[in-house]
Amino acid sequence: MPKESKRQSPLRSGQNRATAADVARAAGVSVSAVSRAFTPGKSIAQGTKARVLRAADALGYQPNPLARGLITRRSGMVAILMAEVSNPFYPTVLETFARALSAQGKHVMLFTPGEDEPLEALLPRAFGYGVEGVVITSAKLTSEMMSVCANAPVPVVLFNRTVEGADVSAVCCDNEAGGRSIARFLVQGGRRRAAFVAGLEGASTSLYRERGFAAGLAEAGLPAPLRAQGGFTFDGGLRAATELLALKTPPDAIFAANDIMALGVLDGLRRAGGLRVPEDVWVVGFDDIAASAWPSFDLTTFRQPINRMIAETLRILDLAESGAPSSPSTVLLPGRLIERGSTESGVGAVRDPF
Amino acid sequence: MPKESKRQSPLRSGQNRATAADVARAAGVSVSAVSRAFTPGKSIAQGTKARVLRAADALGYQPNPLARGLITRRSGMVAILMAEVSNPFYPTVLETFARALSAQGKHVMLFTPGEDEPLEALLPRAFGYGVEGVVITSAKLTSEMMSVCANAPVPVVLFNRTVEGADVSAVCCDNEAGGRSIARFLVQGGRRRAAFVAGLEGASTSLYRERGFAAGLAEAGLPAPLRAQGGFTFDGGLRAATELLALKTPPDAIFAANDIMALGVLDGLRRAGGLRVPEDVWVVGFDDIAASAWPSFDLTTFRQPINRMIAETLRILDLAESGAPSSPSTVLLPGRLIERGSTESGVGAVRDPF
DNA sequence: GGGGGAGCTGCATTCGTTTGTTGAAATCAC
DNA sequence: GTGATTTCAACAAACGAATGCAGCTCCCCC
Repeated sequence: MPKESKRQSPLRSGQNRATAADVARAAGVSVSAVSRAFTPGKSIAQGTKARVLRAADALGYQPNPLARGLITRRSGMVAILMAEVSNPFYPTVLETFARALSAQGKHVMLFTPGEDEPLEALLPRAFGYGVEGVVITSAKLTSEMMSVCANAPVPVVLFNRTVEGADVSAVCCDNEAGGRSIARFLVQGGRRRAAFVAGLEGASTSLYRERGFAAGLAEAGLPAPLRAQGGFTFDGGLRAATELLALKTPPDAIFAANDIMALGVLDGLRRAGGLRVPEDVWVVGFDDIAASAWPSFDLTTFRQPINRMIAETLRILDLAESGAPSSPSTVLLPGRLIERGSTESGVGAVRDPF
Repeated sequence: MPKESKRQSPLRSGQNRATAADVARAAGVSVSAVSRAFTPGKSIAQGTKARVLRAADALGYQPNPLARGLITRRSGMVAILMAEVSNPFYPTVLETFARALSAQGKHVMLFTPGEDEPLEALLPRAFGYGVEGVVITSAKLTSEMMSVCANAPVPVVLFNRTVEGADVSAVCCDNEAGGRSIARFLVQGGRRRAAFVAGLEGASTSLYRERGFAAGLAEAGLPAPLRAQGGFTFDGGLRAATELLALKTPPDAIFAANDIMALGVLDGLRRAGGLRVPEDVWVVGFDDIAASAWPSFDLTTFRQPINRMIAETLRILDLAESGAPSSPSTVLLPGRLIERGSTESGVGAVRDPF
């Protein structure tokens, strides 16, 4: 059999990448030795390994992740499901994830669900690619979705989302504590009539932030907050502000369930005139996106510990993939109030309400 | 040979996905028939195809992209290289890309280069994954990088970037025309002393926008613009505004090479007081990001035709992958000036300078 | 000196597809 | 009815790597 010639012909002009067989030939070993040299923890002699690595380096060889993934079922990719790029919080999250994974030699496969595409169809596709984990963030979570997650072949983590009673891990800022902390802060600042601008109905973040907020107000003997819908968007915040201003007694403090809405609220108030921030009305957001620190807005907000949240997410992914299936866990991380100009604790006011 | 039992054992409890062999057995055909049923344009009888598809549907079979990619060298993924998520223009681009590709049944693999990671090492990794194309956007482009691109096994497109003399396709807004158009607009508005806030040195976008801007001013007999560095960031814009204000005769118009810097400029002017926008000084940006339309900023800007740019990029990717290697092409698309409150054409002024 | 490991290595099989080739059945012209 | 042509399905060999198994060498210890 002209095996040799047959191998040569398709290998045109170094266009094709070097394969393990090429390295093996160059190093005078078998392909399995090459494989072992590239798999940590495999039994291989020092010398052989060095020889293989040297040859690989010379040929510019990199193990083919597709071939490797086909047999190990792990292609070195992590799937991230993310919609709502309009909220600047998420691009930041995405970037941080990408960098962190890159540092581990892994890669990000991004899934952005279309308008009303069935989200649960996305996951099986991701599994087909041998992703080693899935991070779901900023997406509508149906119950079918949750059942797909629950018996996924790889770890799945909900980021900044929780679902009651679902059998899925989640990493979240402690939204309820955050809401409560904001309520206390407003109360200590002498605010008596608070409003809450909600995000999308059904979003756990909005729900828990509101719950904590209402609870905090109640503890101080204040009534439940006024309420407006903001749909998690800037325009929604704008409209919410208009609505709240139109009340016969407008609020003296507005807490929006995320920063982008809070910025909209600020702009709405500014545009309408009448009430000044912070003299007449305080505004507080949640997330601490970059724009909140811009002089025009100078928004007081509750900062989510993005880095810790991501670190925690990665920990869960690693943990679950390296050992026992490890029952799903929910991690709540504390955030922190960042005071800026959209609220004004008078001189002597407590800066940290705790 | 106990082939049957051997196949059964690893197939525990439906955990594993159905394979082509399973479908073949169910449909009473060979695996190759299954393969052909799933590959458009392959010779297969109507009836067989229908039978296979029915069986596949019943078993929930999807071809394994890894196995397929291993042999076809196309895994159904497109790589996107993107840094600088801090500029909101790019997340929007990313999302639009992801959706468009998803509609074609393709997927996005995201590469975010770390701080000073060698960018050119990223591409070979992407090739290893059998990506069908590469889109590079918002990244520092070295010449080694360009040579890697030039003899890439798949089409590479620079998005919103150009490199002189490089052998790589590029899709861009016509930055020079944009800059010129802005210059004319300012001139027609009676502005006599313009300033330019540059992005990063070496970025083609900043360069061409400035070139067109200077040319437009020159055509009207005006001197070259004042100049400040903004580094493509909000804070950079803020500082640039401060710098320009400190001049003994400050400009009466400022064009920033992108919106995020322009917003910084607006905030810088506002914070410093003294000059009012647009009465004393006009501000113009480039991109038309969402925040530019916010009431607080109301920024006049040059809108990039994102959708067309992306459509064009996809066209190049498709074209190149389906036929001849098709020599690299550079596509320049026209943008459009969006007038808002940060400039004010007086009554009777021409709204469209062309 | 021989038995028993321990440490490495190569062979062959496997992962789930695609695809060139072969051959059988079906269609057609005459 | 025969031979030539087409259509289509099965076979088997890739694709590039991981891995259980068997065999080899070398070393230690009794």
